Amino acid sequence: MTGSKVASLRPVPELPCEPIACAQCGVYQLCLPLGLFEADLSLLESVVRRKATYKRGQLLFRPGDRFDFIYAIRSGSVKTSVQTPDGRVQITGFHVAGELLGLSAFDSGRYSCEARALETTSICKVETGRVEELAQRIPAIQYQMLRIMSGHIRRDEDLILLLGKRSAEERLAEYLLGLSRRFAARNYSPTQFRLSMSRGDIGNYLGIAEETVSRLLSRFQNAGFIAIDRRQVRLIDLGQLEAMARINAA
Amino acid sequence: MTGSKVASLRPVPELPCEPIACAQCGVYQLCLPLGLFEADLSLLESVVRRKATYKRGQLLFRPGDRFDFIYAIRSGSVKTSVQTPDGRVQITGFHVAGELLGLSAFDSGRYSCEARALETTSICKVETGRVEELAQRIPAIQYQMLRIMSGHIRRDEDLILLLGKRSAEERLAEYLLGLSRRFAARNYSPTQFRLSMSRGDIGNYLGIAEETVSRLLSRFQNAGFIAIDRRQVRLIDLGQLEAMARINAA
DNA sequence: CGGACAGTTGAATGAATTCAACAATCGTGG
DNA sequence: CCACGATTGTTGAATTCATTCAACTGTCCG
Repeated sequence: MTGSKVASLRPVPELPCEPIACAQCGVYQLCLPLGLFEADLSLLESVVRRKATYKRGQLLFRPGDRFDFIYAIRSGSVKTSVQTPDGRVQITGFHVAGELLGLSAFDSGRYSCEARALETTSICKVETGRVEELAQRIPAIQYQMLRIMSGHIRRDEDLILLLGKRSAEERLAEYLLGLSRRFAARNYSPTQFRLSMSRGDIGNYLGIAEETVSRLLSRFQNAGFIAIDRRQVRLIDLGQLEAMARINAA
Repeated sequence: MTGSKVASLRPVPELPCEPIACAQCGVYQLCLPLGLFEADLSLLESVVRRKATYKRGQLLFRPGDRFDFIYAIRSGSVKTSVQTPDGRVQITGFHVAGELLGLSAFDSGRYSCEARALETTSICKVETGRVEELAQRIPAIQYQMLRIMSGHIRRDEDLILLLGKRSAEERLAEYLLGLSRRFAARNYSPTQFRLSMSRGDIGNYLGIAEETVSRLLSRFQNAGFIAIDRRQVRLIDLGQLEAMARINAA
């Protein structure tokens, strides 16, 4: 039961956090996958106001705050959440390098969710007032914004389906596979990674109790599908995990 | 137990469905609440390709279909849904006049959800290829698209919270209040309306069983909060409903 | 009129929660 | 560098809310 199986896993390396130019930013092509011309890049540069660093647990913004910035993650990870009037919290997403935060605030001019760093996290803050100007001058950006928001809606649909129609087992299997895919897309190992969020956060996000997450992870490990020690995970049998995420059809 | 209490309710009047110009459309200011100049309007007109009518149960589009049109509802109502590989369906929204459908398809170029008419429904189909051009020529539209998608994300957050953290009772109470607000925003009675969807659809959307919906509606009626006969609803005690939607905090 | 569908209600069942106690680990300050 | 309190994670047992199964009724439409 010790972690010897996974003790050899390297932790995810931290990216350097100095404020560098967008052109040098390792993740800007994730923010804006289109590939801009040089002139456009310097224009982009001009709207990026602050490059900030947040520590674990620190708040980026909360519901009701004025929508002054779009937040782009350069490194680290962030959770977003919404809550009921009586204080029950639902995590709506875990976000990593290249993702934009705060997009649900365009409509009302105020953030509708809360964003909090899960670990030391480097952020670019982009002035919202300037996004419109920028988009007008660089049509590619305008279109890219639509795509990014569209992708956001798509992922929300996935979560809605998961919360509405899937069993606890399916939820957790799908969650692990989803992380795997995201790591793969960023050229990290899809089978070995570190969870930056607690069991409680995972359960909250998936709409199940923290204890259920624990129980299921143990079960997955005993079944030989994964190896898990603390927050280090190794996915051993992707096929079985996929089967669990799908087939467990009541 | 007969419907005498609510028998006097007028059904929601049907809007006329002939293809008229956008300038005359009763709901275009819902699609595009900004208020365009005349010149802009005729430009808008030029991108609206087809004005179609769908009957109850008819399919507008399904996941995987090519993203050729954005759908704007002129009258009637539409449900959108996603599903698991093994066929379990989750309804992601009920949509009425003035709302746009298909926005989650920008990202991949294919619709990610299915859209189906709940009743006779009049639709404007807008060519996606032209949306970009149009947005570029009319900045107001570009900004409006961002707001609309932002609002979409916001509503998805609400549903995620509901599915993840609320009891069956809260879900249904909130659902009725949500309908009430939407009707109010369209100058229909916020306390008397017709449900265009079945109990099964309501339950599916809220992530609870059809039987539970039935039981709770009966309970609400016995408690004197609502009067319901078939699909005609009257909300009697908004305050109590709000209390149920919020306070029922386990 | 009659079949199919939509809705209601009761009883038994169950998946996940809650409550509880405990174990392991982290991190902070002496 | 170690100790200790706080946090995070694990596991068991009892409980519960909602589901499932089932039978029945009412209503709509061809």
